[in-house]
Amino acid sequence: MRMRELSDLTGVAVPTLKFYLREGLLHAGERTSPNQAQYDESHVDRVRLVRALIEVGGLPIARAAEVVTAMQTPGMPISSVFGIAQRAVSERALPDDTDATYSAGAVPSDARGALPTRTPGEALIAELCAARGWAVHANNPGLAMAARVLDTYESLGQRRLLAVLDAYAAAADRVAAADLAAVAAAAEETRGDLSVMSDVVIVGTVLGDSLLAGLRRIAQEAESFRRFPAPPPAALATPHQQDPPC
Amino acid sequence: MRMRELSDLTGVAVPTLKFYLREGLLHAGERTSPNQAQYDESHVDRVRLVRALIEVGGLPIARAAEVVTAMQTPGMPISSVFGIAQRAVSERALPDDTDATYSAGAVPSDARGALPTRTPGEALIAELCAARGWAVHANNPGLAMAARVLDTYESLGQRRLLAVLDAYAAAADRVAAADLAAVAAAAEETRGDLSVMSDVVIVGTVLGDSLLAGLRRIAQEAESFRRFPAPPPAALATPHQQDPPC
DNA sequence: TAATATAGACAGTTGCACTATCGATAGTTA
DNA sequence: TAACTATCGATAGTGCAACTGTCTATATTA
Repeated sequence: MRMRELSDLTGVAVPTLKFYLREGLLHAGERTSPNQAQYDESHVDRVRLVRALIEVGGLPIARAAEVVTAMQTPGMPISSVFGIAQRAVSERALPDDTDATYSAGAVPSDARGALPTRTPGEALIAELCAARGWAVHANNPGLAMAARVLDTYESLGQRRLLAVLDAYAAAADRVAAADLAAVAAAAEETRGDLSVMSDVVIVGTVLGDSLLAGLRRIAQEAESFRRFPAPPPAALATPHQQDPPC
Repeated sequence: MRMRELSDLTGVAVPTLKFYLREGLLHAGERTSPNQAQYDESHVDRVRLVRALIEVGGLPIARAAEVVTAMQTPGMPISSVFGIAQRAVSERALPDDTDATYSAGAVPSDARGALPTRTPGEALIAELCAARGWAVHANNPGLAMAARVLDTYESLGQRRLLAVLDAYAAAADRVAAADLAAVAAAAEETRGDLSVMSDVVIVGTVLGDSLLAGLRRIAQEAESFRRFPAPPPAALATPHQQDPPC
């Protein structure tokens, strides 16, 4: 098919597809002449995946490009795919790690000796890992992400929110077990086809955050009804009026 | 204090603070003359909260403004604060709901008769709500968010990922219970001080997503080690080299 | 063969989150 | 009290991300 058809099938404008080609989100079509190329199902699938990562998963284009590049790299072990997907979806909530080191000046004499000075949040997460028997690399983006949130709770004077940590960790364990079970099921079905497994890992990791967040909102409201059955008189402001519970 | 001091205490540049004042993220200081104002602790707290919502929670400025406005509205019932916080943090993953309706043309004769045509994802989520006894309003943003992810799994040919739904729901339940327990604890400690409860709801709802996502990444890697103990030979590409598990 | 489509290069647009400048004051310091 | 720095409010400008549009030389299609 030509570009127009690819555009029609995916709902993505032609100039945008060209842009995706330039940015490495979409692999080139097969050349039939210097200014013509043929696209196929693989391109349709790719565009759909990219749109899903961007729109549903909220990834910026550059992260989506990294992810799809990793996906099609032949020998990439599944653990690396996991890492890349995790990093792609974590970026937005991670500190810039340009944490005001010495600006210029003399030789950074004791740079090696300067221990990383753990924040309280990092310490809490390390404790949690130990308590739950979680073994992870120090560069797992989740470590910094979770620690950052805990430090923020603290700095906002919301120390009481630290009480949720254990329940969240238990929930995370459950979710991760389901995630890995899905990967394992895919592996079994396809006799370990790495490309299928990569797909599952990427889609599951990136979109899973949104799914979990959505379910959390639903459960929060349901739990809120359970705890505070009669909503207050609603004297003013009725942000959601209409229909009662579904 | 004057604006410069507010800037020093929060690490936010003066022009940015002015911008926040204009955008309604920060309440005005107390006037001492036509072009002078005094700021206090409440402004420092507010700026810190706003930065946390934006940097850690990933909210766009406009949503953060809605949230802080809701927070300081006197009679706002806690359920409404929940709704506003949920909506603020969901926006990025929701469809534009400008779903290609009739462009112009004649009178929309049977617009009322057109039932909403549930997507498969919406049906699945409705089933799930029924199964778990979750009672929520139809406009809970989590419903659309979760349904959208399920529909996307389907359209990407990742039907096998639907298998995670139950585990995710159970995890969401656990998380929501912890969230509401934190709110209840705050209510108890402060004898139902609505402003404190609002703070807990907003910070907990917005940052909780990040915390949970971070913990999920950690648990995923840990679970991955458990299931696939020996990482493959790592012939090429070693994205995370260095130190072994923490 | 006329109309439409394409690849590739590059310029332009939109939206967001700041960041800078300006003029008229106001506070601070020598 | 003069010089200097800071402030308010208004307005304009910057940088980045994600497109979107235009152009030229070809290629395909009705």
